[in-house]
Amino acid sequence: MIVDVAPSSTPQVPPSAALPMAGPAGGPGTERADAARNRRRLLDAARRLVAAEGIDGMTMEAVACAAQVGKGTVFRRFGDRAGLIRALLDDTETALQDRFLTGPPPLGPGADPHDRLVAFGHARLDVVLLHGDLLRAADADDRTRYAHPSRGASATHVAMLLREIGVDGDVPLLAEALLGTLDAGLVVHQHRVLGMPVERLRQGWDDLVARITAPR
Amino acid sequence: MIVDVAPSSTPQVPPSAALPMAGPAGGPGTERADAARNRRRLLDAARRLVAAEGIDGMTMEAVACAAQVGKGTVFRRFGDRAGLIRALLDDTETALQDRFLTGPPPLGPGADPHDRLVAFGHARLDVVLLHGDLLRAADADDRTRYAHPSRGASATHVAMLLREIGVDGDVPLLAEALLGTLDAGLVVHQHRVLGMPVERLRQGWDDLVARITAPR
DNA sequence: CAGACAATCGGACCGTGGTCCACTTAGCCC
DNA sequence: GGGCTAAGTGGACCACGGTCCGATTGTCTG
Repeated sequence: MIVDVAPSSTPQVPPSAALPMAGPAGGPGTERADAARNRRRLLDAARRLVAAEGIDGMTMEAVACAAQVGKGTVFRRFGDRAGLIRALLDDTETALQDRFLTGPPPLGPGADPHDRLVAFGHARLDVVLLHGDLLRAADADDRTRYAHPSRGASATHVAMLLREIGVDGDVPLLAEALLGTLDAGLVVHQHRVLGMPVERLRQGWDDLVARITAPR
Repeated sequence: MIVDVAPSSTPQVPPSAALPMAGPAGGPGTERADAARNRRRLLDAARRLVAAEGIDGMTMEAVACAAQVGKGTVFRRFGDRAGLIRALLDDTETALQDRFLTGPPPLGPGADPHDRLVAFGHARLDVVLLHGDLLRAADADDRTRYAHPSRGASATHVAMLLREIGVDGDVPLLAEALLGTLDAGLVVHQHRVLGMPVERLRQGWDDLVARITAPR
């Protein structure tokens, strides 16, 4: 979400708006003042609603209403419900991405790639267990779930680490396999429903990484 | 879906109906004639609609209408949209299950467990590529997706094979990891969007099985 | 400051999934 | 056949996600 594209909290500009043409608006990428204000209002309102009544209480209409804004504006800004939720998660995702791209070892560059991969899994597990409901709701749409840049970025990252480790074989597929075990819905289910403690999930990740990266 | 419970095309009987009490109905598990007729009608109508306009055209209202039945009846029978779709897939799932539980090797019992596991993946891939849209729509609901008996049965099966192979470690988690790569949404995305040929997905499965079951 | 234009807004509107409950009917017992 | 009971029915009703388009407003140019 951060690597491949502009921050998702950027408005869903219609394609033509990439270049605001010779129009009155400022340079490309600027956002009209009222638009920016409304976006902030909407995010605040959404966050408040989620905090107060959980993700299910975050109705698009309720958000619009709480932000004193029309419903159409919400959709214009964030595309759809999933988009709004992703925007809510953007800070978190960004932070995690940053930790990996530029942060200190063992997550950031410089550490042994195997350690980085292990750390990636643990960090991701933490995020999932913290924001499980949000994440789950964010990729409820099966059509965009796997196509979303956020997932692409993670997949790319994991694939890179696998290559650094020297894994041979179909690295992209192996990356997907690893990522699959960190799926929000799955992890939440394992943790909440099946009652698996975090430690077990962590060890499961470590084990899987070990098996997949083992020389043959 | 077949191992753990009665065929899902069985009506969603309210809990109390498990024992029809001393009431007028026949023995436990029977279904009133009109109910049975309506269920058949609904399934037929649903199948027709899917064939004609794809899964998106299969509106609950359209199904009810085509079956000459009230909307409430549809929901009473199948619980929700996902339930109806699962019922539609029940034949397929049952067939696959049967092939594994009682069919001929390499899928059925008798073959080397490693070969059975490989065969399982290939068979599952075939099903997913054939009924991708249906399967995807069937587990659109993240809440029941992982909790559903169907998935449980698969997980149990894979776990059993892993144990037979002699894999040590957290077998249930490893089974989930394997299963994750066969997720309908993921596979469809890899195949249709990313353009990965089936053969590559098959080899990916084989490779993953090999890595996970390799002695250490 | 006025004019012009596009980005932005807002809320009426729509389709869909899902619920509810008063009414009907099948099936058993006498 | 008549009566009884619970399963079954159907369609009005609701909430929510998402779309649309006429009205509005911000911003730049002259």
